[in-house]
Amino acid sequence: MTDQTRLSWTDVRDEIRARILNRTYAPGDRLPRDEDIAQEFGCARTTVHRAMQDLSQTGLVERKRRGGTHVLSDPVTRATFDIPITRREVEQRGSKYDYQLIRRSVELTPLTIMARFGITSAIKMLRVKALHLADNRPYIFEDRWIDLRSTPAIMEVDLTRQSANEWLVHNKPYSRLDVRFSAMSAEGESARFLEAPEGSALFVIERTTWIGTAPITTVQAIAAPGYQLAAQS
Amino acid sequence: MTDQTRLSWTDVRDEIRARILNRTYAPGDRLPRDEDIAQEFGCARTTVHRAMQDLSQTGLVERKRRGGTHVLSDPVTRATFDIPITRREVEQRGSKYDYQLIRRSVELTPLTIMARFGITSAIKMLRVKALHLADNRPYIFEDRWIDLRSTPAIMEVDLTRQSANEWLVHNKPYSRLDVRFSAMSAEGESARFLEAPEGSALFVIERTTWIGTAPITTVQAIAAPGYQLAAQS
DNA sequence: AAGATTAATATGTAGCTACATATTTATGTC
DNA sequence: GACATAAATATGTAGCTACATATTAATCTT
Repeated sequence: MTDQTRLSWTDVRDEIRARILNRTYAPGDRLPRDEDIAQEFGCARTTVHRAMQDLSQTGLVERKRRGGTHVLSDPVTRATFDIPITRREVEQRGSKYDYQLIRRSVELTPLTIMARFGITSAIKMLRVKALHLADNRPYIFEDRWIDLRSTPAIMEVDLTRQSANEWLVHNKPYSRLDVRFSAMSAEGESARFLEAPEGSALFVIERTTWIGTAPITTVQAIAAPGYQLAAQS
Repeated sequence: MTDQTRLSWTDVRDEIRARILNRTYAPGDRLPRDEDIAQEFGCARTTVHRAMQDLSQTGLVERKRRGGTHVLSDPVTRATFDIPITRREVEQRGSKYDYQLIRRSVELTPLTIMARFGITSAIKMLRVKALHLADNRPYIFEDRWIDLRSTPAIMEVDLTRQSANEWLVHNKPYSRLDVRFSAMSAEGESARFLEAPEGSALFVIERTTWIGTAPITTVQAIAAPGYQLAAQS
């Protein structure tokens, strides 16, 4: 892009990647030292280092001090997913977003919820069930638990007007996150609120957040039939 | 870790993140220039730059030349998932891995497959249906299409002994990847091979790869009931 | 030969400089 | 005032140096 004379670290990365792809450097092989590669390319070691860091993050090579850089023989597929606020997700698809509070109660945490947070004794938390709609049709049904010790302010929020999802994202940053995906059959509440036939397959996103070691919230978000989640390229 | 006198870029990142979390820098705010932050912390601008790059990648701030660094007001949840070779996945759980070829044929691509690859005319591809087992129980049922133009060598592979999944990972690196997750109901083949009750909810991973713009393979991997995918922290 | 110690070495990190690049802001022209 | 042009400015990138750190290889004890 600039002078042909100057290489950028992305150029180096791409060339090394190409060599791995075409087996110049085969799986398991040890790559030349950064310094030698730098000399070959006529660039600084820092540039090669940056390129290598990137390849390492991508999961294509493994680097060890003194041990050198090796091409991984069992590469994993690594994909990144963005899970936006539901409102945003709906609006970005060009649909009208609506939200509806279904229930709000203070309950003792059952074992499944305690397990998600990794706590050993049951405590009272705020439980919120709500429905997100896209173009007046059910989109996501969420069943959420919020720890009142870390997030007492949630009690003052009017959850008929604003989703807990949105309030939390804007007001309660987290330091640790656990995300899981799975599938479940529509039954009972989920079928009813999502207007899905009993037994149809639903996509489930489970998200739990902490601030430090203190639980904030855990939510099971059940998507209406047909929901698909795509990786950010 | 080192002298207390020297800050690492991760320290800077953590402190900036903390300030964002505690609203010292509120959503939408513009952060001080890298140079000013560097001065405040008593470190070099490069160090701040590295920290900022990281926060930018995480999706916490947005950087623009001349425009400065802004705290994003609508943070997305960003999670990374590792999808290993199925053999490895099974073995890592401490289970015995087995594999079984169900069918191997050369067929004309239907519209759904053409759509996945983004091609407009039907061509003949190798179609492979196979079952992965963990401890002698069905684990993943896969329905795969392989483009013989980019990967003719697959015709010589004995797919009764080695899964196409494994052969491809080890022999056919890709340059572009698309991953999607969804849910589907067990029916017909998927129910039969996974020994799942008709209508039970199954987790589906759809993966398509290209080398350059040439299609390599697309696979619909259907997991047995109970499958869960967790983010890499 | 086994185990402990020391040296060698490849990557990791931080600081500095210099310049590139994208945007915004200011200025000039009609 | 509208539009084009020029200056200012914050981030992006590359190169250099110096030193830290982890880990392997070599060496020395016993």
